[in-house]
Amino acid sequence: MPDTPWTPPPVLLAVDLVILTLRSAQLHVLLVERGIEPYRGRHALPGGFLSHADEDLTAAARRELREEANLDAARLHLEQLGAYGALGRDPRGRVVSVAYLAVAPGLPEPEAGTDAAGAAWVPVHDVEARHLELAFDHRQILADGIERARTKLEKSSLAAAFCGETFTIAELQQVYEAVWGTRLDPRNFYRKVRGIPGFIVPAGSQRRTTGGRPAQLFRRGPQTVLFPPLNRPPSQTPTPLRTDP
Amino acid sequence: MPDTPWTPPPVLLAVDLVILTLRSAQLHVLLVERGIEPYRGRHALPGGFLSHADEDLTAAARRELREEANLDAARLHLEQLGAYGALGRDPRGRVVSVAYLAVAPGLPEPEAGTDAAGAAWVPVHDVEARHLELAFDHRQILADGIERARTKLEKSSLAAAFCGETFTIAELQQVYEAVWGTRLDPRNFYRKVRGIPGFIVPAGSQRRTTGGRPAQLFRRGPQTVLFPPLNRPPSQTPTPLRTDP
DNA sequence: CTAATAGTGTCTTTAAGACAGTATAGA
DNA sequence: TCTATACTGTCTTAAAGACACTATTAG
Repeated sequence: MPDTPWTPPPVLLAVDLVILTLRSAQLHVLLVERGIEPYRGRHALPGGFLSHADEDLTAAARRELREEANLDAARLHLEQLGAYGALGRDPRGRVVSVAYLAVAPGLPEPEAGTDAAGAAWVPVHDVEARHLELAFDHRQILADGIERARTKLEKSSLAAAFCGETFTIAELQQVYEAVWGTRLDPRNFYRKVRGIPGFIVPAGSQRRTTGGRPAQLFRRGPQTVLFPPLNRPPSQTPTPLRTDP
Repeated sequence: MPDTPWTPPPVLLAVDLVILTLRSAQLHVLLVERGIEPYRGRHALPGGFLSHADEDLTAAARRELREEANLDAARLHLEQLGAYGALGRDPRGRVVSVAYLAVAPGLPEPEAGTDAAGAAWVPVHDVEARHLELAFDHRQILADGIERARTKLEKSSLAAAFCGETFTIAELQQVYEAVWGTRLDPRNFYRKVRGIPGFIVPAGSQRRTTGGRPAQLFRRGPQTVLFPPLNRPPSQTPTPLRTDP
């Protein structure tokens, strides 16, 4: 080794967001249409570079959420998915992106922000069935985000993050059915969910209008770890062994 | 916004490794003693900066493994834990580190590499019980790595990565007991493990010398996803809801 | 023989799934 | 009344755990 002090190479750091929500019982993801090169006109996950070297990663995620999708991140659940740093993933150079998963209750159509030509909720099925190609490696990031949500529904209270302040058990069931892509027995689901201590608590004796008997309303309970867990039915494809991420 | 084209701020990128192994039925982690500031003399996870801007993240992880611990990464299972980028985590400036989990079969004492004053296997209990303080946020990274290993034992064939090419069922049970910190019934464990299709396959009709009846040897099967899963007993603390990582 | 570990059979308990039946609203 | 949804009870089946028992080696 020579005497010249070696300095590590700088790298560009970005954040990307997988923002999931439920719209008419279907799982949707928030996508923006890119207004600039590369991939101009292509759909992509909201995201962008760190604004300055001292910006926190989660702060950057919340800022992009606001700038590109006009969403207030205060109410959203945010969770890191991992770092995506494959060599050819961005034609502009060496860019490493830290991806976050966000889960939002049903929300109105987003407005386009400043950096993006447009923002819209897209059914995840349209991306999975390749009806829609995404920019960069965002298809992979989205797949990882969905898979994370699927497994987290089992043992955490993440499902309640898809719902509003109060919700019925039937609405909660719709979350599980949409994210897992399965059908569940409402009667067994009801008993199971009510038997998990601290998951949901009755919210007054209010009700809600539907076709039949009004349902009780609930809100999130204090417990974030579900026990016993809500196991998803087999024949799905859980966590294989991959090195990245 | 002015006309001056804005360029994103560069950031220093590092990799850190949580390398777990089993030594005399105890879970150990590979630590190095830092030879330079900051945290000189303190124990830390192996890791370091990207060597050049075009180095792959996993390549950097394998390189550090070789340089700092003289370990050949070819046989090791490697899996990304996430990105650690909190603002004050490195006094040298803005450093974002991508952490990896590696799992190795029982290995001889490592030799010190070039960058580190020394490398040694340390029982994870010594770190958890705060008998040993680590540099940077490595205590948190280690905790996340252990938790990842714990949950991955349930539904993936990760446990076999702790074992050599061939192993007995009793050895495999020791992995689960050490990582989970529980005791398991050998007879139920035997039946359970053999009932998971593709997890382990008999390796010839060989044997091994112990105090009693020789055991059959097995090797890894083709299946990486375990079904039915090996659920760890309750009273542990699984996946809570955290935003980072 | 005894000691020690490998592997099997079987019972009990517990959770999951199927599904009939009751309750409470609107029209 | 009928319809639709909310909620309850019960049976069947499958998995988890406890543990007695047999098998095969070393000494």
